[in-house]
Amino acid sequence: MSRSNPRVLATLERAGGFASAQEVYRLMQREGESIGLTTVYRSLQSLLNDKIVDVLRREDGEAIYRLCGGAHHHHLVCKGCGETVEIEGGAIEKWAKTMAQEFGFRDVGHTAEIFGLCPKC
Amino acid sequence: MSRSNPRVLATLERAGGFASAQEVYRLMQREGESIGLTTVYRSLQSLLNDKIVDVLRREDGEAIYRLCGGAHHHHLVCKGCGETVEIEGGAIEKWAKTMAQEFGFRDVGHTAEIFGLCPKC
DNA sequence: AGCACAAATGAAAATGATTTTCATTCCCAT
DNA sequence: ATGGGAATGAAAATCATTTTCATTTGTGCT
Ligand SMILES: [Zn+2]
Ligand SMILES: [Zn+2]
Ligand SMILES: [Zn+2]
Ligand SMILES: [Zn+2]
Repeated sequence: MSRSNPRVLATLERAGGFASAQEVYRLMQREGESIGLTTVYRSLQSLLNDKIVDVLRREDGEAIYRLCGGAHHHHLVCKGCGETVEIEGGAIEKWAKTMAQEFGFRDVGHTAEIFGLCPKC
Repeated sequence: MSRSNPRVLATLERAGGFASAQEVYRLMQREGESIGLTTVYRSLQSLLNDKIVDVLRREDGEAIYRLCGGAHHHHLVCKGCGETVEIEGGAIEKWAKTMAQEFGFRDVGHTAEIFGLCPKC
């Protein structure tokens, strides 16, 4: 595997910590940085490995990467401007554990995201 | 828009109520049913419109369609065999509402899924 | 400086899901 | 039967992502 190109991370930050590989690439192009699309993909993959970013999917299936604290957490995302708040999910953790137990599931993980419009939008 | 081809829904049922468009297509082929891939996509899209199926994404981004009751609910999915249980999410509903309120978000929706290994796997 | 070798880069091709186009086939009401 | 709209599907187009592979870059060593 390869190490992440630092300019990719910098660009993701500049983008508001929330963008797809294609978007990061286009943003870098627009700002005159010379980089290949392949490198952007590789860098994001590497950041993902190192748990420096999080990935989730747009409705159309495109992967979006997001700067993220390492610990387990959930998100509140604005559908309008993309602003993201990391939130604590104690209730979810308990719910997931309870449900898994009830149906005899082992080795469980979960996803939970909230979407809406932020105060500004 | 077009109406769903009933054989597509029948096949999705036969597949355990859980499959991607490509999988439904391949399954129908294997069983000697004559149908075009385009029709499979269109039918699933239509079933989705009518809220007869649910869609979510595999890790690689492929859309999987699932027979689903119409009311709002969540899922417990087996990573091994794909078996899915519809579960009630009262705790989630409350959590989402609380969090949205706390950060002033309006017009909120949410997703929540639990993944694990079922007793048989 | 000059060399060797590994890691990083990126252009181009390959892949794979999904959508679009468009000509043909079906089906139904007149 | 017939005219027109709906349904169908083959083939092409799109689009994100991955793979290939040749080139460039960086680093340590002499
Ligand atoms: Zn907003
Ligand atoms: Zn959690
Ligand atoms: Zn199972
Ligand atoms: Zn819910």
